Amino acid sequence: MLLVGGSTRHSELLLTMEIRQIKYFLGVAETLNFSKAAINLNIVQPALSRQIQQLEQDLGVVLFERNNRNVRLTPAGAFLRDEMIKLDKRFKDTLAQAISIQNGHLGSIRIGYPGSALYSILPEVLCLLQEKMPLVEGVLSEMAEFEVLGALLNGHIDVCFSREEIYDHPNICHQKLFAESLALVVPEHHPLTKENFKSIAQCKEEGFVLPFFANWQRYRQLIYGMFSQADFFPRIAYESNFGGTIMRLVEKNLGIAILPLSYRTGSSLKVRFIPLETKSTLYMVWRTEDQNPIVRNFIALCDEAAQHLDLNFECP
Amino acid sequence: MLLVGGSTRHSELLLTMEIRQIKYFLGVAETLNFSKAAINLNIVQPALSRQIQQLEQDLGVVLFERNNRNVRLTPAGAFLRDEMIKLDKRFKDTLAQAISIQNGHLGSIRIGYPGSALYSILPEVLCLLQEKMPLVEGVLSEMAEFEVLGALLNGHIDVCFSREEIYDHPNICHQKLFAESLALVVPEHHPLTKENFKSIAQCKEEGFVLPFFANWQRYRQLIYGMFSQADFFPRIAYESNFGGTIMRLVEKNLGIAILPLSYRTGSSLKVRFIPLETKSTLYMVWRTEDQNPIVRNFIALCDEAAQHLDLNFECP
DNA sequence: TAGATTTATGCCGAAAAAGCATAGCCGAAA
DNA sequence: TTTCGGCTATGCTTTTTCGGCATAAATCTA
Repeated sequence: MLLVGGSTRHSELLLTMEIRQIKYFLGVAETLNFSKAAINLNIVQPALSRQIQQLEQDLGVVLFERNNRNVRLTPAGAFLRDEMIKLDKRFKDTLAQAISIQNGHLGSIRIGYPGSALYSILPEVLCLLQEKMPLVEGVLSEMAEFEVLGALLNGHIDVCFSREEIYDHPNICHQKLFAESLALVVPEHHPLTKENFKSIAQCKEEGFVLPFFANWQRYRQLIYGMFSQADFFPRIAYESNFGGTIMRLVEKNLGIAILPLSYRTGSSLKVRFIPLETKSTLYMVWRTEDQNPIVRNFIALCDEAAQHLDLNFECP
Repeated sequence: MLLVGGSTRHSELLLTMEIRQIKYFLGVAETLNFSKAAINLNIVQPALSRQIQQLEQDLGVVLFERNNRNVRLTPAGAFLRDEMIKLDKRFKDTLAQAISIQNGHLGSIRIGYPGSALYSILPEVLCLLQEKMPLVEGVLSEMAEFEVLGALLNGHIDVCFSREEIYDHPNICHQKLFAESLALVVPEHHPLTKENFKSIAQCKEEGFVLPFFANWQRYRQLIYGMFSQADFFPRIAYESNFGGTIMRLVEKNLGIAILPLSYRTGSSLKVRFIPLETKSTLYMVWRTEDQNPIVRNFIALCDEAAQHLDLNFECP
């Protein structure tokens, strides 16, 4: 093969040989008879003879010892036959995998999520993923809300659960999954109960353990909106961006908190959840231009999981 | 692809795709620019566009996301690119191996030999083989003379050292390697010595430990010819087809023997070798029609080894 | 020795690939 | 906003090559 220019890229080294010729070669190797092989291959014998000659010349390997009567494989020919059969099989497997990838049934998806999703939709959707697309690997990254946008844009994750609509960026899409009640989280022996609770105003005097709201516009508005409706500004005892921390502080009488109700599922701490009217929405966000079929499939799966979600989040 | 007839042979499943198209695919995958890739591939851009379209259709996989401005690999396309590069490399390695096989520098050769060769030419030629064709594996089979022909004809071995010319079979070739002296083998304290030995007739009264001559025409004639020249017929004490056995019996005063002188090299027994005038020729035999280049190379190597062989076979 | 079988070669028509011209689209720069 | 430049796609023509047919050459069989 004539190389043109000084380039050394691998593709230029690919042989001029054609797969059709390999097919013919295997056909002849099987019968060791050009005439019969030609019939099997649905071509005439002279065409087959010439294609084999061409192949031998291209490869620089004599494949058959043949006189006008008998045909036998050379040792190199026998070796190539075995290897070509293996390569053919591998090629077919590769193609099948590529089609699976195209269908979004093979590959991996990197999923970002806030800690709260761990107790609501995340396990549900992972079960669905396992069930419907068992060859898709989910790579999980718990992350703070303020990291989400960057992680999506620089490609560290493909999709993310979020309590923030990200509507001001042209390359990011979002879609509502479900809304769940917020809940007041109080220590086990706190006087407030589901029965005597009427309004958040009853907590005017309490210290609050609140999330760390950096870059968390919508959720902050949601929480503080409740306080302004009740016409007071909470005293902040502690801030933490980790729900488990918040609940532990509540258990230890260091304040009360407001968390999505779903946290109740994952907690064995001595705290009580008192559901509020206000609801927090969980969104799915992803890159608008992302054509990855797994992402599309995954979003559909999230929708499905959200619809079947039990929003009462009772602990067992 | 349309399958014709009821045949299910693998070759019919091979794809219609062509390697040229894969080459083009890798070219585009490298630059992600059809125009530039076309220049690298020495074709015009429209031809390249159409070949990629054709490939995508044949494979059933969309390889690139492209609008009129930008080209990107799909996940399936990226996967196929990686796999095709690996397949290409493996294919090239395979081809290189096939060429080595064709040159007789890669593969294996099954070598039959009589026990005596173990002390003369066999180790020499194996050293040469290791030195000059390190990728050729020698598979060794010690065998009795009467097994040689069958083993060659049914393909259990490719070549054999032999003390018999096999000249009466159309499919078997032979070639002389070297002639070595026979020797009288006597116990350590036997009265005969190199100095006082004149003729085999001096052994008229001895019992002999002789080889088992089944199917061993020429060698038998050689040995018995010596006896008839000395005008006596030996008393046969034992027969054995294993030289080591024969020497051990001699050591234990159970008879004297005639063996090729080369056995002296391998023996630490208390026996003495008294060289005779008569020589035994070692031949190389192989299948006439065997085109295996390794066999050809190996025969040449045996010639070379035979020429450099020290025919005195002194023990160290 | 004649016939049957098998591979190789010369020639021709059909199919496919490459080349050429150009349309159509998008983004960048004026 | 408009124009220009760069990119891919498409229609058409030319060139290459592949397959088919006829047949030669060789070898085995009857």
